[in-house]
Amino acid sequence: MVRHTGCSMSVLPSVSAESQLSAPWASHYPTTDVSMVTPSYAGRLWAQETQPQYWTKFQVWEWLQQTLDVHQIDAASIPFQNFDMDGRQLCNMSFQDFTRAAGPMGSILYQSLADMKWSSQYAPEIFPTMDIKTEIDEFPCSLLPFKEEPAFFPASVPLSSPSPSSPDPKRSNTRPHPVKKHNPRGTHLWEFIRDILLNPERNPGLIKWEDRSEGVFRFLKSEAVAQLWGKKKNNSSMTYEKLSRAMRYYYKREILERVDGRRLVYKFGRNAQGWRESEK
DNA sequence: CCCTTGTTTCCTGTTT
DNA sequence: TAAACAGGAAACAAGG
Repeated sequence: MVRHTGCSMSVLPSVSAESQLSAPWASHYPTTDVSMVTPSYAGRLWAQETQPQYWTKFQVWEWLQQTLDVHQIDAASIPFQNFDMDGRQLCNMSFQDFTRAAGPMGSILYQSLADMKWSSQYAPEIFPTMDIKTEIDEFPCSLLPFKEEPAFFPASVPLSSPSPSSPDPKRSNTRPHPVKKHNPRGTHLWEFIRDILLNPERNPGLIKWEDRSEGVFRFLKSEAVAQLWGKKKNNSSMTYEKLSRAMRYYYKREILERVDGRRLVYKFGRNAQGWRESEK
């Protein structure tokens, strides 16, 4: 199987991603001072805000909203009361429990939660040291990486709800094609990228929106993203070089649109879904 | 076992 | 010069 290119070993091309693994996210947090001094403290705090098992009922509710939004599922098609629980209870649910609680949407929710568990487990591993390196990259026009994106975890506002007032008393089973396609091994690359963009709280300056409404975004730490992607695919030799090849294949499928002249910049295409703020 | 999809690897050449 | 970008080819992994 493995190719034995007699050439130069298959040792990692000494990816210098380490230099990208800083944590600029500390820079845009309003609560500066003390909390930033002790990495362990901050790390623990961060972990509690992101690890599903520590979520409060409210956070579980927000996760539900977010997941439905991303997958464009009618919020009315799922009985929220079945998820009136905290993160610990949520994490104890089996795949079958999800199916019982949310019907056909159960598998999507189950997968989503699995992703949350996964990222909350590995992200801190990849960004362990919180060296306060306030580097906002060179970006003339725009300012901070994340302005007032809808805060997911710390939240206080029920972010982009499909329709806050959505009356619709009757359950609308009018779901276009919810659990259709077979999604091998969880998420696809473009979905992985999209989800990083959609969760600013877990996006330590890896990728940034250039034009939110147009779906244009830019990699700030290309190698770090590649490492994270590799982690998800259990491939420690992933590099931006290879990840970008996969990204280029998306042009033909119109999942991405070409943005030439601007390095590390991509744009979601007509076949990419779930990235718009109010695309519902 | 075969076929398809979605990458993953590798490589050569061009551009920034 | 060091990264990115471009694609063609071929290998792979997982599902059907």
